[in-house]
Amino acid sequence: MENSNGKKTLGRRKIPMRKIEKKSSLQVAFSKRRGGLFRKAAELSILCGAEIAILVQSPSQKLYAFGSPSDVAALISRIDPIDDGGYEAAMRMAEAEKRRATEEEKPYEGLELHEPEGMRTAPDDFGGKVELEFDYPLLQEGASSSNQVKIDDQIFTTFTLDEIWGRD
Amino acid sequence: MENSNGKKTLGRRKIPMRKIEKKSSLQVAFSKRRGGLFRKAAELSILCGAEIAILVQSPSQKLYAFGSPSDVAALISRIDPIDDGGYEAAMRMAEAEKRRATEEEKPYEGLELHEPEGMRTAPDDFGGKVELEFDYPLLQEGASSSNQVKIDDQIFTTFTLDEIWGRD
DNA sequence: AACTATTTATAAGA
DNA sequence: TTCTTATAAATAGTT
Repeated sequence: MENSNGKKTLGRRKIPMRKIEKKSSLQVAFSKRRGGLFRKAAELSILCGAEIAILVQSPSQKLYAFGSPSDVAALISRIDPIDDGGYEAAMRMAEAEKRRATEEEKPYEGLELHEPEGMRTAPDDFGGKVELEFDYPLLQEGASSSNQVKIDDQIFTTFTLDEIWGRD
Repeated sequence: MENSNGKKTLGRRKIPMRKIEKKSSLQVAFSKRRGGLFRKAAELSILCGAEIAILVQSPSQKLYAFGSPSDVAALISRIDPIDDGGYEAAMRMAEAEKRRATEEEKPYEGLELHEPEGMRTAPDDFGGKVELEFDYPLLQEGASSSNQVKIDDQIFTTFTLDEIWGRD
């Protein structure tokens, strides 16, 4: 049970600030650090009365959202470099959703993403147009803690304060 | 230079998880923790290859944004409870901007927020419609570090990785 | 804005 | 995946 130092573990160790190579380590680091990030956001919101919205896309294309207070809804992130007016990005995300095998619990179905006419822009225009229309906030008042929302076929796993701490 | 313990300071102390009362403490805590949150987000993005967008509104109505990689653009957060189709919230944010006295450096002016026709919804509909159209990403490739973007008269202070660390 | 003692986060390992 | 543990990192109060 002991290593050469007489200690049980080496403890936390400093790691270089570049992409973690080992896949299993990356997965566990992502999970821990996503949780840590959302907890920090919750603390900032509570301690300082700030309003916060966070969107995260994992390397495996899963989407996670956090908002505080609970009535804050963050609605869209453009995930990819947009050089085609956003169309390619939208398609890539739609494709990613198909590849994914996530169990889907009571999606709200209340959010709709529209691509407006004239969405495509000139090729050298580093930008694009995306139009988002929604009928419900991302996190509904009194919604159950861990949740999933579907926005234009993309599933966002959302977190509330109750999910991050307890309702006490 | 020493207190009764022979130590220079009491060091960090645990604080209860509720809104900080003392205004000066709140301000400094907000600033430190916002920086900490963005740093954590940058680490998560780099270490795990995740894509992240964060929007924060301070209690004094200032807006801050972070995105990583730099081509990620998060575009809108609904800050208030929406029970009037979002109109009131949009107005409040516009008002807040007027109250603010922020020096404005090269705003992009490339983002436009539109309220679509039929934006108002039934009074008991907990939700609303907001339509957002943008021509440029929030954070442009190669944009200078600390930056300000104007979105429909709201100034977002944005941060890039370069702002949070050095360029290498 | 800098300091420092302490609290908090987390990398490995089990 | 969940728990442990030693260490790294964040930060509350002070200067």
